[in-house]
Amino acid sequence: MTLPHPTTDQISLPIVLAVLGDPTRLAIVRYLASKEGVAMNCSQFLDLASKTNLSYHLAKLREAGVTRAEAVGTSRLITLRRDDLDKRFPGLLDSVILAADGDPALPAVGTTADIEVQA
Amino acid sequence: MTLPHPTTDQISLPIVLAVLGDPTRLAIVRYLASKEGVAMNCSQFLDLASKTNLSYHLAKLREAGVTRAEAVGTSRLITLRRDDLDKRFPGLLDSVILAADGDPALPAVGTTADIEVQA
DNA sequence: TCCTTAGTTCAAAAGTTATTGAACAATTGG
DNA sequence: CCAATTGTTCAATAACTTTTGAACTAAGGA
Repeated sequence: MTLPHPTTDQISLPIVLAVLGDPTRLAIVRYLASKEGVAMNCSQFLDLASKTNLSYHLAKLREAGVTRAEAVGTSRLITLRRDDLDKRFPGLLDSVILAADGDPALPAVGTTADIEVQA
Repeated sequence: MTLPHPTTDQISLPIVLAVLGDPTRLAIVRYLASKEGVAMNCSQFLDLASKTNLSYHLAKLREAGVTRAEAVGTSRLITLRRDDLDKRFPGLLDSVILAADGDPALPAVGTTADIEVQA
């Protein structure tokens, strides 16, 4: 298994926007952004969707260039590709996250009790 | 016919992102942004899609709160809801447009010869 | 009034994306 | 080695979105 990622200049704006337009994936990205530096694994998001469905959404995020996933043992360490996104689309990620935090229709992140942060 | 628009605070981030994630609609928005202040009508976008399909995409943009459409005679005057979007999601529209302008995979706007600007 | 222009609506078809469960692979710990 | 854990793949289905053409409405001009 290769876990393919696009290079920075292969990241496409319409694809990134469409990928972030899904509430489940937006929630994942917000959570990653709120824990930047801390590598997450897939099971951290099991409150958002089933295991298979998460695998699907995380693959979409990875293939769009929004996240990076590296295999470590039987886990995947998932991180936001913030540097690449900022380089390619300056200000976009920040404004999306700011907008999400300010949208009362979206759930707050970082305060969700049922997501356990790894020690 | 009522041409319904969401109020500013009804504008939803995931919906806006999903709506902008379609290349045809992104092209419309970029064009509107490049001609800000100039009201466009639907036929200005006929190079992007068929008349019916345009009607569909323009309705999506309007329903998402990205554009405003007012009926004037038999035309619709279409404008970007920049103030509302900036109020609701600061920096988002600018970074999307900047990103689009910098994405070599997307066509340039404002130079398209087959879109005629009304006198 | 009749014709044209501008755009919408509707129903159907085509295409795409999301969700599911069962089966699978790979690593780790006992 | 065996079992548990972590996540993927596959095929099916469900749900949605996009595109189309034909029929329509509404305004404006001749």
